Amino acid sequence: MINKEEFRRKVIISAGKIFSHYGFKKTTMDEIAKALKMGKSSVYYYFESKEEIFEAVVLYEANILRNELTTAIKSVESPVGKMKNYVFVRMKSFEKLSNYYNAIFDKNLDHFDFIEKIREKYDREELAILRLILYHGVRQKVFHVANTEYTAMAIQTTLKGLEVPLFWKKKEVNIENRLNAILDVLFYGIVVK
Amino acid sequence: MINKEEFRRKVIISAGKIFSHYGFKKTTMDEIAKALKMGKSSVYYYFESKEEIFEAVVLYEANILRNELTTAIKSVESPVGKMKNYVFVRMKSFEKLSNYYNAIFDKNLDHFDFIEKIREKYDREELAILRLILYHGVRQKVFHVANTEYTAMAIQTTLKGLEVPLFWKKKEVNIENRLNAILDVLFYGIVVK
DNA sequence: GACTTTTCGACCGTTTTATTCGACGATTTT
DNA sequence: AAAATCGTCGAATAAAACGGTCGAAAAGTC
Repeated sequence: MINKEEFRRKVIISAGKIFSHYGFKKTTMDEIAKALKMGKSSVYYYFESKEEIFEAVVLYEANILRNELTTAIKSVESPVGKMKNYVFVRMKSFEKLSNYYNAIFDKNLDHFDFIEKIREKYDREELAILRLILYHGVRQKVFHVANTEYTAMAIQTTLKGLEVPLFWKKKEVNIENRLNAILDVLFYGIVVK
Repeated sequence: MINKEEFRRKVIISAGKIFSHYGFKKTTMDEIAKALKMGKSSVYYYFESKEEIFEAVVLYEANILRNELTTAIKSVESPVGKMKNYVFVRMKSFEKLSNYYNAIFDKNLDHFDFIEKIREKYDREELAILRLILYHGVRQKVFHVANTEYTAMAIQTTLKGLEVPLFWKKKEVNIENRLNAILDVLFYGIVVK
């Protein structure tokens, strides 16, 4: 391979698919290698360990999510639309990520504190985005909130609380309908009457 | 548990979900047991082995498929509709089953020849159904085929050939569209002009 | 053809896994 | 109420799978 960095990318993308389906523990190095049509030892030429690959995958996916999120809120003008898009993309992406969680929350918490680091960083970013959306909403007199900071935190807490029941519960009712229902509730408490 | 047979059913349904997601090999007895809120050894009170559970699951799912198939062709009158429904349900169910295959085609072929038995039986049933649909179509002058038997075999061969590329390849294009396209091709060669 | 980069198969120590076993309380039979 | 049976479980075991290593073979470069 001419470019090592490029090949690492290939590994990340390929391994990411497997991780997202089977989780960290159930994904074997052999599978990752086979998916790349390689011997297992060759993969170790590019990555130190399985965990390093996993870390790279999560980082990679996190960046994709960030991009999706920002384009999602840019794609509409109205604050309600922004909020709706944001929540949708955010929660939708958790559908894909739920299997990572599956893997992480097993017993290996000790090894995956780097995930908490990412999480913290993204929590802060999320809060900023939510505040911004709220702020614009208030400016345009579409939202009515006393304190954007606290409200943003409240929404974030709600969103986090939703992650688990939304994807670890039965998937009989489809997610979009449920999210829409939740968003309706949210807006009826926020939009000016 | 009052009824042993009833509990076996519970195991089959519960384990079936796990198998269909992770495949045979990646599914552990511990997981099956945990999903039933039991100790792993208790499961062995109802089943001899992991393979026996797997066998029971496949048998169970095969029967469900059979039912879905027959109701699907009964639900419409026109031969074209029957054929369309049949192909759809059949191929759709392979989406679910693809993970079983994933497991089976690993290396354990020696142990899973019972699947071939089921397969053969279903192949014969399928052929009969296809012939019947074709026969009705010819009767109503909607289809034009020289020999229903050979045509049924041809269609079956096509369907089988489609299984692999349809579900083991990239899932970017959704399956329904691709199936529809294939069906169009099929009908333009069959329907009377 | 020497020297570097990349791939790989064989191997190792550890962990996981399917399965067994015996013990246990609960329930039923005698 | 003693004995047998049922259903559950934790611990034990033996085999397999797994992550990771290493030295040597290929492939690539000059």
